[in-house]
Amino acid sequence: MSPRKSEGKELSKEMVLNEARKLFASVGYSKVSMRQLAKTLDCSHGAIYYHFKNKAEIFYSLVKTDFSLLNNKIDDIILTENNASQKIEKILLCFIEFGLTQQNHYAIMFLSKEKEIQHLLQLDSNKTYEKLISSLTDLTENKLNPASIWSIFLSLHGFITFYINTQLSYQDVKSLANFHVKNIMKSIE
Amino acid sequence: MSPRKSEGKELSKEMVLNEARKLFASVGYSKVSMRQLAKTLDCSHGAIYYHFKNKAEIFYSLVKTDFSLLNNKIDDIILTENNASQKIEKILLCFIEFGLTQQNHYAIMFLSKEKEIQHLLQLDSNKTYEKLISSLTDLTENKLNPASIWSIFLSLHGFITFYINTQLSYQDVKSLANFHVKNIMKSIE
DNA sequence: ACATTCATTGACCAATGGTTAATAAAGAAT
DNA sequence: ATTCTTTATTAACCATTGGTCAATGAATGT
Repeated sequence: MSPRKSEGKELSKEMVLNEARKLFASVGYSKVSMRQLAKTLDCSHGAIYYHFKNKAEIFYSLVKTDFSLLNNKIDDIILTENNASQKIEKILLCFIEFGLTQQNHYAIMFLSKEKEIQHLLQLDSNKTYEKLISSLTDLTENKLNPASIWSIFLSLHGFITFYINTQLSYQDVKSLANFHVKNIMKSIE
Repeated sequence: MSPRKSEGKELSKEMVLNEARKLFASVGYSKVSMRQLAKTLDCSHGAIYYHFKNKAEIFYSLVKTDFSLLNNKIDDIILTENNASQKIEKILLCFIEFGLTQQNHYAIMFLSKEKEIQHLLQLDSNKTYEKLISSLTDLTENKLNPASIWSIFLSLHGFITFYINTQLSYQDVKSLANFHVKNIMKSIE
């Protein structure tokens, strides 16, 4: 038995995260076993627990990054678009695109019944919702009350959660998403 | 070893279903182990497999019943309400109420990634969606195209799926549901 | 060179869904 | 009532899972 590996071959957090992202996305978080992940990393599954407290913490690290990306995308749209109505439309579509591109992450972020994960993610998902609130509030010049924005969020959420269960990509349902967003915007008048 | 029980104490499908319904609702389908279920039934967990092929089939039997109940409720609303607009509102609320009252079932019905369950449920969930389509189509006198109805369904779905993950009952969020439905109906004009 | 710290293995644990040979109760036939 | 057949059940088994931890040699520090 020769446990510790030579310096160049040591497991790192980044290595775990990179492989985990691939597996979670292709197989699904709950379906990926720690042993499976360890196999792709060519280490024992116990080694992963040196770097991460548990499976949920691996996931949390990935999702935290993804939330940041989404927030940045929304900021970009606000900075680059001119027309307020267009901005709103693009933000809503951006949210749907995020949900369907990171399907597995979205599912766990907003739908998971794992108490551990929910606890870890509470702050991050609140931030995203707050980003949506503030941008919609600004773009509609305070004409939308919080309940209306919430209703809009839930409608987006419905689109994403439904298509998350299909094998369809964002491109597959893009026109449906466009229509859904247009429908939602009917209530902003 | 004395395997078979006396006639009055034999396990039956109904006994399994009754206990399963309670446990699935209180603990959650995926968190209920077959051994846990067997314990409440005072039998071995292997005995359950004499009556049901697997865990999914127990669930399917329960859900099939619940779908029927929902469909009947929608029929009742159509028969008893007078005003078309009121009917639509009540149907949409009825759908939300169903989703939040049978939270665990709804989650599995529409959100489960278990291929086995999805396969079993495909026909039943299509029936429910078709019930929604036909009733909305009739009540709006063909003014709504299928894509709009789909959009409405997804918005309802979003409300339900979001609150399914909270410990809130339908009564807790009833006013929010009312608002959401009113918001959705803005797009039906 | 020696001591300490670190990263890892592999065996362990408790738990899970599902399977199946053995078994006695239930049911049918005589 | 007795015998034979069918049925419903147990308990042991299997492979798998997430997580734990003593033992171990590489890495690091003195």
